[in-house]
Amino acid sequence: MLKLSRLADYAIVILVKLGEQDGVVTSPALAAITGVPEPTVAKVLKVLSAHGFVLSQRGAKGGYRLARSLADMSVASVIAAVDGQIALTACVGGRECDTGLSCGLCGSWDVINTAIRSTLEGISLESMRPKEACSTVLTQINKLNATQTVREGA
Amino acid sequence: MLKLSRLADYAIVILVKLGEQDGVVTSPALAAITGVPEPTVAKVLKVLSAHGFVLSQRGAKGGYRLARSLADMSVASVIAAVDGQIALTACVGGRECDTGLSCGLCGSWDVINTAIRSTLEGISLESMRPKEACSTVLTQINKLNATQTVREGA
DNA sequence: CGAAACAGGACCATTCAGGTCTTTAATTAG
DNA sequence: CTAATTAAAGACCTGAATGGTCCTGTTTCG
Repeated sequence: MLKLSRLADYAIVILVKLGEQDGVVTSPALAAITGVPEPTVAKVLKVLSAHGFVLSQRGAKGGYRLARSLADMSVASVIAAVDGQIALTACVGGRECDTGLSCGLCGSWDVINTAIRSTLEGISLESMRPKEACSTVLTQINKLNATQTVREGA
Repeated sequence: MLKLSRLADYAIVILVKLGEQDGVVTSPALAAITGVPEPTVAKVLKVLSAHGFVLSQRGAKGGYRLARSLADMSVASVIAAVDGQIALTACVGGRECDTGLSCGLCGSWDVINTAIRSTLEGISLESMRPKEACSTVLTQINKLNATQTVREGA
């Protein structure tokens, strides 16, 4: 479904939340703030730390803090860090597809990949912050939940 | 990795290849042309038929042909047909995220989803065709890479 | 009537993402 | 110096879903 991995989703949320805190924050604290299970938060933070998005401080009184401003982090870079390079298909950058094969679509896929990538690069984490629009959205949500039957599924 | 499902990939290739043939083409024939295993080709074609991308003719001498021009099919529509609506995250269109939860990013994701979607809607299957289009495409890529400011980050 | 080919499922299997746990190392507090 | 706290690193399990196969109709042509 061309969907984002949940880890990447978490990473964005965690970074944004982390940016709203003062000083260093422990992963249990972030877990509490975000609602994401603690071990998972820790895992994501380790990846983010390895890629230079956050700075870590070990030991007692340790924790994490942003390595730079949210405005300087693009959605694309976070996704790339967590999930690997954004590549819709196998045959990217002249690399041949899985099998033989006769797809012959050349670099056509590259156009798509580039387009998606630049789209996501143009969106900073700063622009993902809630803002005042939130209230409006929450109202909509409540309205939706009230009116429509939740076709949950399972 | 924000990757396209293989079925959607196949669908695009199949449609493009089908557009290059004359008359109706059987699924075994398309399998031979594309290199994709026949049962899978058949499955994809059934989905495409159900969504009106191809017209089918049953019985002996039957087969498939395009329902309309490749120029009238967007990459987005094909992906949506095969994989379902394009939605990077769970919380889209006011629907709340998985758990509780305090992500609070509200409709921020909608911006991204819309951006991706419109990007893919702007690319027709016609522009995915190989040949002379290839050079043009490469030019586009270079232009994109040159013009846009890469606020990479990592 | 029989062969060819689509229609529409059911169904299995493999992959991999998501998540948990354990151990180790670093840092600070007492 | 010792103990407590917390990140680092990685092994490992599980479950969902994608990818792929197959089977049983149904239609159409020869």
